[in-house]
Amino acid sequence: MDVVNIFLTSELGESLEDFVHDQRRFTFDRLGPEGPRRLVEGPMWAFVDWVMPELAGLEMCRRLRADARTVDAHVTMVLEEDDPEDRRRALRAGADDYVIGPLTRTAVLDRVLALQSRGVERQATRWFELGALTIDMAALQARWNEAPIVLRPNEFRLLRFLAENPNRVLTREDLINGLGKREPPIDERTVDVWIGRLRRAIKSAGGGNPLRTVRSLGYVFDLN
Amino acid sequence: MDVVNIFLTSELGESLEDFVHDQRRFTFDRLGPEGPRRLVEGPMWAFVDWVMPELAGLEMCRRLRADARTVDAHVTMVLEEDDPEDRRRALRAGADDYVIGPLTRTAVLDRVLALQSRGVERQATRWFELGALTIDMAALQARWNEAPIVLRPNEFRLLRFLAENPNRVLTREDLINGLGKREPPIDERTVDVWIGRLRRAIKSAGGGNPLRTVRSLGYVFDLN
DNA sequence: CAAGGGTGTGACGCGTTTGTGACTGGTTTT
DNA sequence: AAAACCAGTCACAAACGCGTCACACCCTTG
Repeated sequence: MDVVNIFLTSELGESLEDFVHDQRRFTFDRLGPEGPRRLVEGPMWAFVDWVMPELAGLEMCRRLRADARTVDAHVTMVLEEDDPEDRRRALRAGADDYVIGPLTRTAVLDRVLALQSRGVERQATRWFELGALTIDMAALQARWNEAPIVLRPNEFRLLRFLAENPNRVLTREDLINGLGKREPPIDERTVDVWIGRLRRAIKSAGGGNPLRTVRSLGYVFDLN
Repeated sequence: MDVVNIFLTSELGESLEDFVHDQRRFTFDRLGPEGPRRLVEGPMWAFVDWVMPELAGLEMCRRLRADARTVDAHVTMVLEEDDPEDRRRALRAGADDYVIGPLTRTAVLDRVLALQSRGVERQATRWFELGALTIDMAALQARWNEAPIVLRPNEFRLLRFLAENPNRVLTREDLINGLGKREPPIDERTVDVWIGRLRRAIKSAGGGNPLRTVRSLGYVFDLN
């Protein structure tokens, strides 16, 4: 039997116990800032409340995208009202689509069933863009104005981490930790080489240099 | 165990005793116009109400930013309703972000946990302004009325220290210590050169001269 | 096992930053 | 008025930090 896992960032008005419907087993669970409380198998849907404009909801979106456990989840943003600007921002933050709230049990199921039967749920867009740069989490590919940037795995991780913290000086230590490097301990100077390789890759895709060196401190991804 | 200190300018509807959650110890305390009532170790979060008795929330924000004890705090502004203009003013006054009230226990914790688990939160966008001068601690950049001031590392440290102690004469010794210069001992006259270079940098960004010399004593950052 | 791409590291060279001494011009003191 | 004091500025050498390269060591593929 197919399993469909649905995660929500907030309680709904209606009770949402797990149940079976139409040959599928549906499970519901809360989704907190730390991510899902349990590991699941099978497709995963996340409904994220807009709750605090520009902040919590969008941030949650980005984190779901960055988290390896949930990178494959289908993320639906729950908007309170139909604001075009908000829709755009939701998609930019990595949401696959959106619904206009309030969220009800039938709204959730309709959404999931519709997408499942159409088979759309796999090629949903997972990307966000900063200026001319586009980062596609699903394809693990980056683009500069449509021109693909050829990146090695480590360079992609580096670019993603820098882009997730724009306009903010990241020390070499931050970057090493941000890429999850622990064993063996990495020499900080190695980061310089990473940056150099990343810059070269962006350049050879015709891009500019969004990576600014802050002498004696670290590096910044410059937005604007 | 990690400690997270949360300060609020007003009572909440719910009780907020100190407690332990998820390997972290949370402490709550009131935040008055004089600032925090106790010194704390570890990261500090401040939730400032838009309206508070005797003192506007914005003014409170500025004070937190100007006070050396709390300059590292993460300040969240609590708005009553979602007014874009108010949001802008909150951020300009030095708030790191904002939420739309009313504030509840879960709202506070979600916010703190979300930022904490983001990895680099140590310096969540943190900046403050004094007159025409803006100092961005996260991007390590200073501006004079939106015009960026090109500063070398030492000059930025100097400006930051001066701006953190406005309207107060700092001796050359204070400045040397404030910049953490120990080895080798620095000649006091060197400070003159620092000041000269900093003034020139501000000037070439179209700025005025907020640095006043106090003969035979030291220098002051003049704030009106 | 061989080949090849990805990655970490030491070393080299260059540009920038920075502390200092010296000189100058202004102000206070005697 | 002379002397003493003080701050602004310049030029310079030493130290520092960063970009880059070549190389060695993976780890994967055929």
